[in-house]
Amino acid sequence: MAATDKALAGLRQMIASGELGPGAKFPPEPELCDHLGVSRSSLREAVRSLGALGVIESRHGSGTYVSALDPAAIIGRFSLSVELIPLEGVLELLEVRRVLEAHATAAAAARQDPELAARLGAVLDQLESTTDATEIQHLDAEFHGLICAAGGNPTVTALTDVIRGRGGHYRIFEPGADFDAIKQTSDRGHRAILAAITTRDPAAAATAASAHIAQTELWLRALRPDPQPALP
Amino acid sequence: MAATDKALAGLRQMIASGELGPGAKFPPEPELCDHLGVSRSSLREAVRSLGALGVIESRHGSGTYVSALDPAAIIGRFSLSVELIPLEGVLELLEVRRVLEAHATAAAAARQDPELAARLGAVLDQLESTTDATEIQHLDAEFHGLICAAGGNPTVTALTDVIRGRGGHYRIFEPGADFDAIKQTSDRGHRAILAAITTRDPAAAATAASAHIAQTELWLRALRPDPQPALP
DNA sequence: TGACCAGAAGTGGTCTGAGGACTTACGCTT
DNA sequence: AAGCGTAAGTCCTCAGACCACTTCTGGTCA
Repeated sequence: MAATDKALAGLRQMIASGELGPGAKFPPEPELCDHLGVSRSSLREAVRSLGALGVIESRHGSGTYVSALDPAAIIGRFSLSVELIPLEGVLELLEVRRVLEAHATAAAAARQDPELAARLGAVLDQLESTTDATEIQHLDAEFHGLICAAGGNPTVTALTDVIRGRGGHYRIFEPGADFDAIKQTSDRGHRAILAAITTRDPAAAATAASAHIAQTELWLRALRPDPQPALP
Repeated sequence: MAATDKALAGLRQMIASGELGPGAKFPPEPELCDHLGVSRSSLREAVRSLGALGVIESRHGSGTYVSALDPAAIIGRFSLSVELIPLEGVLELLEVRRVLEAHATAAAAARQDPELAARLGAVLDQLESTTDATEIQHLDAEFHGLICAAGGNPTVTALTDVIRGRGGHYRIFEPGADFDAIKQTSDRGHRAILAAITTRDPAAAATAASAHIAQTELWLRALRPDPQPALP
């Protein structure tokens, strides 16, 4: 087995065996090298690998630690790779978002939380009064994010956040001939979702969310050929 | 900005800008070091990071390449981290699987594919005639995997695969007092799913799949306190 | 002419050693 | 008791050397 792979397996084993739980500190690098039988270079490459996956965190001057192993945080690491996926793959991901967000929106509607409806309404008021693409994207993310969070499953929220972030690189709301029509359709979709949440109708909420995201999928398909995504 | 982060950003930018598409080859390491202004160690750590995320592949003696950037393959990389998530987080993930797999199962039922039903029936025949925990797990994965694949979205299949793989580390089917009852309930759940697919009833398929996975969630909850997962 | 094989060039993989940068904790001073 | 400087601990970066694997090239042999 290659040196880096050996180190990788050793580090994972230390976590999986329960020897080191969430937040625990690893021994210093020289000690780990000795324990795993690899050089410092190989060990560090293995640590970087697990760091990229959100399993390990290295803190300069302090030490190397097991992360919280929180599913939402780990899924958040997806954004580093998902942001590089071409449009073709983004459409597959959007189907995932559509299904998950319909579920979360229904769950949010089932809860009796008048404050949520009030906050969503405030966001939509802002959203409907702006034509700035960046602000639209930001407010749209806040609207959907609030709903998903109210759905009660942070993992679902993290997944939909990552996918929404990728889709956001494609600028649907560029000034152009269709801008007004697209904006109006989008605004109506948001109001339909809010109405279902306000009236506590989970089935209607799921349908409205699903339809809204399906509409986004259609707009994205129209954007082919694949434009270049903008990295943050 | 730290050296490794600088290299990481540079590599991602080369992909995001379209300079290097899926499958493209990076310049040799010394050239990249010069271009990015970092040492070879730092560059290699950055390459390992993107390698762990499934964005880059290094082939010994050949070169470093951009991966296919296929969403299913990228999601598959997450098994490395998901396998380390504690039970508490696995339950959140199972809700994701339940929702996605209900969707995929409905899609599979909507398709008119007699061959799928035949293959599923064969798998269930084997599954019902064994009591070996490892074989049960394997056949269960094949059953659900075939259905998800028939659903038509490889990304959904990859996600459910990863989550199912994590859940499989918890041995529900250990020989014990409840073994027979659990096995029978599980078998009945599978038959209900197959029946819905055979009769091409998407709604029934979604319900059956959702109920089946919800049952798994209940069994897992009963397993607390968290047992140690077994790495492959 | 074709297939096969050996060598050379190109490239990533690993190790070692050194010095720098940051965090943390200790002990001193006020 | 609070604040601060110092020292120890730890990770970060660089440089150079050598090894292992892949790929291509050229020659040899059937």
